[in-house]
Amino acid sequence: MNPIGNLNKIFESRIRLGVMSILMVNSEVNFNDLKQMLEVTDGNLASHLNTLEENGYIKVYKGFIGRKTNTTYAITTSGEKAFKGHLTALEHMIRFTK
Amino acid sequence: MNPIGNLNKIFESRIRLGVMSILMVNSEVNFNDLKQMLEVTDGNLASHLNTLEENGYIKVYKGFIGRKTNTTYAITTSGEKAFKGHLTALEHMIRFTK
DNA sequence: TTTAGTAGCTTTGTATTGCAAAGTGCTTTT
DNA sequence: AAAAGCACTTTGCAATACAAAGCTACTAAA
Repeated sequence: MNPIGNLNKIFESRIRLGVMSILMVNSEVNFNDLKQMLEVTDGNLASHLNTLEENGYIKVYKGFIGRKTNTTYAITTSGEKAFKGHLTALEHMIRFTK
Repeated sequence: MNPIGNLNKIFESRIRLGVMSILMVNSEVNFNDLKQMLEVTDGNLASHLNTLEENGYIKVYKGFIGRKTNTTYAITTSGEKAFKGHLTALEHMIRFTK
């Protein structure tokens, strides 16, 4: 296998990378917090969250705080696996390329 | 600064990432070897090498082996710095995002 | 009760990028 | 002489990325 073959195409985007790393250490984060942490427009964030969800890497919880809508996002076990896999692929690429 | 702010946009591409990591450990690599290592089409590789060069991250040596052209690529000190910077930004993003 | 604001989107439109494929000029191999 | 390889450039298309605007369903302020 070539050195870049195990890199995950989904994680070529910094915003998706950022979402994943935030969700690796925070079990649940809502839309607005993600938006502020990453400093992106809401439309842009929504579309990236969408592709992460389509790939089964995050799951979405639509809930309420009182009577106000509150959408939170969490990483799935498959997402965790994929992200870790990507990171080790990165490491291998950097360390063992010869 | 937000967690993705220090990631280098140039290194969002796996091919460019691959080139850089190859050139981090191999002082000079020619076009064809890069092409085979990364398993990409020559046109595609050429364009990625071009953006890396335009950004001053690699330098190009056009030489000959006998009378046959031989182009080799090497990382620049600025490229090394940028790449290392990207890697530490990645690490920080992953470890300290909170 | 109008007005304004917030959350979390979707839609629209544009600009950028990624890529394969084909073409180029040279050289080497057969 | 024909075929193939090297290191590209050009062409053209398809897939992103992104901002901005619109939209829904609320809540809060005046």
